[in-house]
Amino acid sequence: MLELTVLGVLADQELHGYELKKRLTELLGTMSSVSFGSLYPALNRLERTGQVAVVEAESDTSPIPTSGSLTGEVAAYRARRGRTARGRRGKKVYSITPSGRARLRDLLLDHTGDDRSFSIRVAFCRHLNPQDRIDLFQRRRTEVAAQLAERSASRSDRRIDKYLGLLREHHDEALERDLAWLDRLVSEERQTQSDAQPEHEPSGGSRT
Amino acid sequence: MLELTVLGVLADQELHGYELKKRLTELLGTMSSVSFGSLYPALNRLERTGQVAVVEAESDTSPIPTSGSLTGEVAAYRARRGRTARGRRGKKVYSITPSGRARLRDLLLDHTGDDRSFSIRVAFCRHLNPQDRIDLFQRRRTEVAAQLAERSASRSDRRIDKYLGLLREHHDEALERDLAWLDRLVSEERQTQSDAQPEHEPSGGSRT
DNA sequence: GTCATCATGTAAGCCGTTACATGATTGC
DNA sequence: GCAATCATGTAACGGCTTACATGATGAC
Repeated sequence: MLELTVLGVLADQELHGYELKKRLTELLGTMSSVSFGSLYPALNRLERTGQVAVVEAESDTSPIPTSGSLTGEVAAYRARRGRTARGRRGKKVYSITPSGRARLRDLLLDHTGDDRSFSIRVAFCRHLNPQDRIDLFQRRRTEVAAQLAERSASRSDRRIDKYLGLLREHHDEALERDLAWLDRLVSEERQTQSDAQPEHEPSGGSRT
Repeated sequence: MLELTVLGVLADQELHGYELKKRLTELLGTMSSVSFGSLYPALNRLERTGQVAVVEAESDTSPIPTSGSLTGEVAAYRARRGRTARGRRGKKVYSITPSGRARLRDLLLDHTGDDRSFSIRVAFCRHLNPQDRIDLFQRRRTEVAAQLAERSASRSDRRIDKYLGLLREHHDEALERDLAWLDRLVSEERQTQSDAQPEHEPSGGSRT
């Protein structure tokens, strides 16, 4: 989870730990929350395993333009490596590596965890291609639908307390709205996809 | 959290660990989930600290009638203590003690933790008196309202990604509905209260 | 008698937290 | 120079999980 959020943020911009935490709070607010005590060890772990790399702070904090070119980025973070400043405990600015991006994709697609982790996945799902995104949404949809089914199955087998009843009712409503929301996400995604390539025919045929 | 759910379930009926887990799943489903690996140690901990006591299985599994009388219960679980069956590793049926009920109240009122823990509190809030219940709901209301305020404050300070935007929108709607639900809970609770004692006057006055 | 289920427990590990320690930078 | 804040890290601990070990009970 931590790993996912860190990679998700670093996929957009290079940051050092302290900034990263601020950005994270600003982005996800109550949904996430990380403490330094877990963030810094996580960054070191990610560095050891080659998913992020320490780069030199470029004095200007221009956010890296999110250009699609991966190969360009490889060159970029390699180029900046040559020791410039920050001996003795300066800021450590981290940049995601190609291997980190691959890992991010895996984490976004890996479908374990609760509703919180799904929210975080959605927050960073722009780093997925459209089809993977649809898969993410639809697998969640299946899960939520299953939960709803299970609940209506176990309903009224034992008459329950008033407050528990109200709670379930409220919770069921929330699940149903989640379902509708997921459907909307999927259909919008499909719309976008068919807008991009409106051809129904395979790519052969006439070339007018 | 575990402690709360265990005490909450045992406040209604005496159960042994295995049954307790089943009941918990049936009651809270996806909201809770406990594993034996944490449940049994928790029960032992609660027993050591006097919040639950091991009683003898009464052969019939009649659910303890939730009579209001605490003193009656004290006598009841004391009476059953004399060793009856279950030497060598039989079932250990647990009963909540008065001290456990006090602890349950504290845990229900203690207001740390996330939305999940609030749900669990609601699930067991029948063990609170009406005023404590209103306090529980209202403190949560304040929290949720604060979250909403904070979010609308940080809105549009930086133009955000489409999916993050949709996520926030959905999440905000959920928070607003939580708010409305909490308001409903509070007002219904107040209604119940005023139905019970419809007198606006202090208890002196005429005795018709 | 053996298999499934009921029933209790321990050990190792994961993933996060809080509390603490330390050092660098900036404003006054 | 000194406080506030920025910035990185370690240590101890908490609460839960999974995997494992063990034993009792009942069905066939």
